[in-house]
Formats: sequence, structure tokens, C-alpha cells
Amino acid sequence: MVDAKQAGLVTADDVARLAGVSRWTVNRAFKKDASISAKSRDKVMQAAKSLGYAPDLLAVSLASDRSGLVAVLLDDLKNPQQITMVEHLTTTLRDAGWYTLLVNTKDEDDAAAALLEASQHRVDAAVLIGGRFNDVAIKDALGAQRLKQLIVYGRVSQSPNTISICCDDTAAMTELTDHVLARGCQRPLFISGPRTISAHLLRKEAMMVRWREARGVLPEVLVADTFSPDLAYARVLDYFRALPRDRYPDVLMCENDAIAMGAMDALRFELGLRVPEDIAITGFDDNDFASNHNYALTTYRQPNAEMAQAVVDVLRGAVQPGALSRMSGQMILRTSA
Amino acid sequence: MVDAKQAGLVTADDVARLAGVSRWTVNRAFKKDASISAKSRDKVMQAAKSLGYAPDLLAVSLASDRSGLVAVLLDDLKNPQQITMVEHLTTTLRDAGWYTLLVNTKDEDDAAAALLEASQHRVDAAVLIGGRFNDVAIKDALGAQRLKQLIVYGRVSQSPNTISICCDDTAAMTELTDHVLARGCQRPLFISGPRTISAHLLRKEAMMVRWREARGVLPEVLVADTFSPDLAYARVLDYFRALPRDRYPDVLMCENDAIAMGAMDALRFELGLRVPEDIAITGFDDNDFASNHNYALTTYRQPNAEMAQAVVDVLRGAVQPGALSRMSGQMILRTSA
DNA sequence: GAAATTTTTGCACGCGGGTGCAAAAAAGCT
DNA sequence: AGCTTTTTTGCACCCGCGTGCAAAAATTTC
Repeated sequence: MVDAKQAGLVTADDVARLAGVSRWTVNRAFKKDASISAKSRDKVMQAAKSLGYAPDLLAVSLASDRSGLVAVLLDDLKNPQQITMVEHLTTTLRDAGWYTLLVNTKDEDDAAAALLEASQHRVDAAVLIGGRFNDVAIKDALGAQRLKQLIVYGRVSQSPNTISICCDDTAAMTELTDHVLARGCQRPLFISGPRTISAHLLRKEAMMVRWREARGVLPEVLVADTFSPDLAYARVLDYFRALPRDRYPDVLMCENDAIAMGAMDALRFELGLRVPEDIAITGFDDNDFASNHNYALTTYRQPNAEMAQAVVDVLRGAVQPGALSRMSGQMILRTSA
Repeated sequence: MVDAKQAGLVTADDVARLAGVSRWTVNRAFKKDASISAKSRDKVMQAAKSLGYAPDLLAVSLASDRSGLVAVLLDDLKNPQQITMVEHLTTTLRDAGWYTLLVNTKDEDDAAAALLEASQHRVDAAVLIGGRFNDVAIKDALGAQRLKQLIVYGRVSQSPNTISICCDDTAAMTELTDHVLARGCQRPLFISGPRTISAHLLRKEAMMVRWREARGVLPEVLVADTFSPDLAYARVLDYFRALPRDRYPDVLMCENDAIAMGAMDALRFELGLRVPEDIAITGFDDNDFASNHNYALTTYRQPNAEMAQAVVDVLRGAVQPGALSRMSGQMILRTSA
């Protein structure tokens, strides 16, 4: 094994010289189904190995027009659900031959800039995760126009010609609601996160609709402006303190697990209530702490693997622009409800 | 604004034609301190804007030899500390003009493969986060040899010629130990994670050394084979159940927060012990849940921003191969100890 | 064994832009 | 105005590899 370090880069030409063939034959040897004889492929591979050669993917990208890169933009790496999504995306994409360019965006403008930069890297697609940015505005960004594919992930995009891949939130929340109804709960409180996000609006909507169908009344709603447990804690506390004890809700349905956890902490530590005996609680996402002994949250797990796979399908060209893939996840029953 | 979508890609030639200059002048216009007259730069910029032109970074990378890409390999996206590191890295790198190629590796071989693939993308550096893989083995991987820079992040690399950037674990753990000593604790138990990781060995070592200096005895050690709270929960339970009550430790010093949380849950839920009244607990990393009302962990926050900045310093060529940057973080005092 | 096929190989040209140098243009000087 | 100096611009060649086609080699056929 010759040391290739000081030489900088070993190119196909070097290998060709050593193997006694032309550069093109070398490239063919590395291409899956190229027309090349077994003999020369062996020769080439041996030479390549001894020189430590590997094709330069940058040059490949430039010459072909597939970069093998996918930009994943997200707006909140503190959000466990986004992390789960990134995790599934990176592994699924890599298995399928794509690499992930991860961009942590601060706001909408930043996302637009990131999109442009991603397109300058010729990414094969950009995946938008998270709700802080408005995808209609982003769709008009220069970057978005230069992109081959723009995928809105985890919610339904507002803009046409964009591919959406998400969990079927309506079905999910309906299932959770049915479970709570079956348990006999009578006074629900829905706790929502920031109101800007379409996917989450669907969750609330589904819950409201189902509850009214079943009980004829519309549940109360409490709004938390972020998905932080601490804020939920404070909001819930305020809400309960303003209420006489006999009018306390008997079930809290939360837009996601983070809110549910904050809420549960507030009930237990500040109000001395027991979960689920006094009040049941449901979450959404099944984050890593949901299975924790403290919480044991009944929640809903998004179909993470399927969603990631759907991105690969898009990359393979199997999906029309403007398409919407909405798939079901799984309700996870624990003791909180 | 002309629609550039169907035309595929707008190149510098297109802009040149419209602006009535040569392609090279266009490129100069986009270069920071190129020798170009203000007049023609304006002309170019206007033409570029109207065509929606932006330089192709792929071509730039090929021609120069700076790709603007940094590979970040990690082995455990479930680990909150790794997520925190990724978060700081992506934002710091982007502010400095680099993009992050995120790779989620399964094991050592996979990491070696990922390193090769990263080098094929001509990344300017690869950052190794996490302890599952052995960096000595990896250093011999083909990819590592082709890399311009290999940075071991979050611990001290075992192999020479590799740049290490990490928190000063020894100083950190010594500080935590001093705090616990000052509180008057007498019977410590150190709970370690898997033993393969050098950074963490340092934590244990520092704690042992300091304790012996102060009290003349060597603390007990309990080993958990992963960093999962659940496993810590089980281990702690077994350990305490095998012990008469009067010989229970009075402080648990844990290698990281995840272990500390699992341990705390076990103490409270299974053994009915109070924290910190009956037993104090310390963690490490200050993850997002450490500040939670349930845990309120006394812990140590790594200098995440400084560490990420150190990577940029390396990229800028300000650091010699083989160097070691070890910086101090901050002890976070909460109620658990 | 010669002709007809089929497989394998080599090559010109292109992907989009960087580098260093030489020609052209502008500015400064007597 | 005529000349020197400085700034600006254009160009040949290169980065490492892909594509399509034509030449060469290997294989099949009668």
C-alpha cells in the first residue's frame, strides 16, 4: 500500500498508468454496470487499491448532474422530534447512497439563504423540517427556484408544487381521542403549541372534531407559545390556579410530548395531582423521555422510517411534484392515559 | 427577474454575455478582493441578479481545493451531548463559511467507510464525535489518510497526528468532586459508562484521585455498559438491593447526566430515597433535561461554543496536527447535590 | 479461415469555474 | 502630447471525471 498522502490526490490517471489502461477504463471499473472485461476490471481494481484511489465525488457531481447530496434544513435542534427525523433521514439516505448536508437555520430569512447555498452545492433535494418558517415565503426564495426538489417534511406544505411528506396527524389525533373517550374522560383540555404550524393545527382540529362528535361539546384549549416544557409548566399552573378544584379537567391532550411533560410536572409538583388517577395526559411524538418512569406517556409515534423512505422515493424520481404522502404511525399506550 | 428554472443552471458565461464582459470578469465580481473596477462589478452584479446567478460551489471546489464542507461523524444521535455538539458545530461552522456533512455511523467499520466517503467529497476536515469507535483503528482507514484534517472531538485522541478538541474533563471532575466534598459527603459511588472511552476514563480518574487526596480512601465504582438511563436504573437498583441500608452511599457521581437521571429515578421510585436529602447526585454535560424540575441536576456544562470555534481555527490552518485543545466548561449547581 | 458480430477500449469534448500571465486600458508624470 | 506606471481585462490551461461515438479487439458463425 503506497502512501498517497503527500501526493495530494490520486486520480484515475495515476491508476490508469499503473494498470496499463486508459483513464476511461479505470472509471468504467468503478461503475456498476459498465461494459468492461473482468480481466481489466481486476487489473484496475488492484492498481487502485495499491494507490489508495477512490473516485472524486466532487468531479463526478460536476460532470454528471447528481451530487448525491441532500440538504436537510431544520429550525430547532432542541426539539427531540426533529432530531429523530434527522436521525432517520441521515441513515436512510446514506443507505440509499445520499449524503446529508445539515443546516441549522435561525429564521425564515436564514432558511431562504440556506436554501440558496444548498442549491449552490447542487443538492439533489432540500428537505425542510420544522414549522418556524413559512414555506410559501420560502418557495419564492432564489434558492428554492434553483432546487431540483423541495420537500416539506413533517407537515403539509401550504404551497403548490412542493412535495409534502408527513404523518397523518388527523388520523393519529382521532385515535388518541378515541382512546381517551373510551376511558370515560369528560372534561378535556387541549394544550397547543405555537399557532403558526399547520401540522399541529390539524392535531387540534382532529381532536376537537372527534370530541364534539362523541360528547357534543367543544373542549377547552390552552395555548403555549413554544414547545418548551417550562413554558407549558407555567401555563398549566396559571390555568389551574384560576379554576376551582371541582372544575379541573380530567384529561390533558397535548400537542406534543414536551408540552405534556411540562404539564405533568406542573400537576404533580405544584398542584399535588396524580397522573393518571386525577388527570390523564396524552402527548405526541414518543420522544426518548416519554418512556421514562416519571412520565410513561401515552403518545403517538410518527412513522419515521416510512417518512424517510419516502424522501428516497422522491430522490429516485418516483414522486410527482405537488404530491402529498401522508402515512400513519402508531399509538403508544403507557400509563399516563 | 428572469425565470431561471427551465434553463437548468445559469452559468457565469450567461451573466458575462448579458453584462458584456468576459466570464472571468464575472467571477472576479464575486470574489472578495479581486482586481476589478467598480463599474464592471456593478454591471456584472446587476446582470447576475436579473438572471438569478450564483456561483456553482461544486465547480469552485473542484477548481480550488477547498470544498467548504466538513464531515461530522457521530455514533449516537440519541445522546443529548452529541446533539448539543452537532448543534454548536453546524451553526459555528456555517457562520464561518463551512457546511456540515452529517454522518450517523453504526460502528467502527462504518465510520471508516464514512471517512472514506467524506474524503471522496473532499471535505476540508472530518470531525469525529463519540466514543464507540477506536480512533487508532480509524486513523489507519483509507479515508483518514486522504483527509486533510482529522479532528477528534470531545475527548483526547489516542493516536498522534490527530487534532483533539475537548473539555478538560479532569479539571471539571475535580471541581465537581470538590463541591461534593465541601458538602461533607462521606461515602461516594462513582457510576461509569462503558469503559472504552478515554474522555470518560479521565472523569473517573480525576474523581478517584481527588477523593483519595481529600479523604484517604478510594471510592466505590459501579459500571454501566451504556449511557442509557434505563440501564443505569437497573444497575443502581441491583447495587443498592445488595447492600444493607446503613451502608448506602451518600453521593452518586455519574459519568454523565443520562446515567444520573436513571440513577435518580431508581433511588426515588424503587428505594424511596430522597435526593438530595438522603443521597446527593451529580451528572455531567448539563443536557436539556438536567434543569427539569424532576432532576435539577448539579452537573458540568462543556464549553460547547469554544470547542466549536476551535474547529474553525483548525480549518483556518491555525492549528498544528497533533495539537490538543483542552478547555474548561462550567459547573452548574442545582439542588441534586 | 474469413466474414459478421459483439464486446471492449480510447478519445474529443464538456461540466463551471480558478490561476497566472500577457495584452489592453486607464492613470500619472514630465 | 509622449512616455511610464498601474489597474483592469481576457485568455490558455487545469481541476477530475462523464458521455457518446468510433476504432480496436475478441468472439461467434458458416
